[in-house]
Amino acid sequence: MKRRNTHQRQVILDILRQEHVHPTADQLYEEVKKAVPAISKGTVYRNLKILEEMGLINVLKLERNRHQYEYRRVNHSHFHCESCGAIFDIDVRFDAELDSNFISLTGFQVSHHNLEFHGLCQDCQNKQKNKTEEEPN
Amino acid sequence: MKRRNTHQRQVILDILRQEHVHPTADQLYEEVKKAVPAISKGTVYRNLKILEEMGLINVLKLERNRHQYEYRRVNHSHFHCESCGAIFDIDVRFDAELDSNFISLTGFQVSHHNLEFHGLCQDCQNKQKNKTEEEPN
DNA sequence: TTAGATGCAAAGGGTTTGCAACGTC
DNA sequence: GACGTTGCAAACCCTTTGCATCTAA
Repeated sequence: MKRRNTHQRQVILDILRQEHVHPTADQLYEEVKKAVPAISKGTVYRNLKILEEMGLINVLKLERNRHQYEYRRVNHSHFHCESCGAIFDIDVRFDAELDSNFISLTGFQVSHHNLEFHGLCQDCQNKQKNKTEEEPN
Repeated sequence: MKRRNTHQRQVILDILRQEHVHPTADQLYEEVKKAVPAISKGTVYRNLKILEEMGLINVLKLERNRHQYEYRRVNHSHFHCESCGAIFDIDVRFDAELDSNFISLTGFQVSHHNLEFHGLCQDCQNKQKNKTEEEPN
């Protein structure tokens, strides 16, 4: 199927192309409306699926029951804060040999891998610390 | 909150404790019914959430719009077939230093990481190969 | 001209939840 | 007896889809 270049799809991709942005479909919808007020949610969802098929964006499945989207960049992974849900982009180099190691160990044919780190971001660490100091046992 | 030890929760955990099992909530529900015919889906979902909080199981978010569950084991990652959706458990040793490398590089406080490889499993590779041979251009 | 894309609204489907009854400790 | 848990069914909410209309090429 020959894809056409629509204004709506272009706007969606432009928004995702900003660095360190990982909106949900709904947040994206609200953002796109500023440029294309008449856009419908269905169009957002359809285009997200198309852009994913085209390999231009990634789908992140970090939170329960909803997806987040990002522009596809090479060599980066994510840190996900378990408390506030924030996502940090991490430019990794330390996982460069994972795929080849995996292939030589298992014989599987690998197209790509997904690597996420989970923990507490600095803000949430501070909040926890303050809370503990305020309410000592 | 002090958790009680119910038959339903025990059966759910027992099923998940089998090796290489990654059922969806619905598949699990069907399976649990064999031992507890009157169980409801709500109970399955509630217990899955509780078992996750207790750190006894992991939630896999590989397929669109549904979760899969597994008993938590240390030091293993997954291979996910992009064609048939099968999940293979991989006992990894090659990612042992990921967390410490990540911490020393970024300063984040890491509790754990999630590593998935994606590609084609052997069966699906063969199917593709046969198809190509049957229908040459 | 024509097939892909859009807007709208309804439908789908996995997951959550309110409530009365029940079971564990 | 207290309170966590269950079954049931309805509600939720994110996502998909059918259809008439529009539009990029």
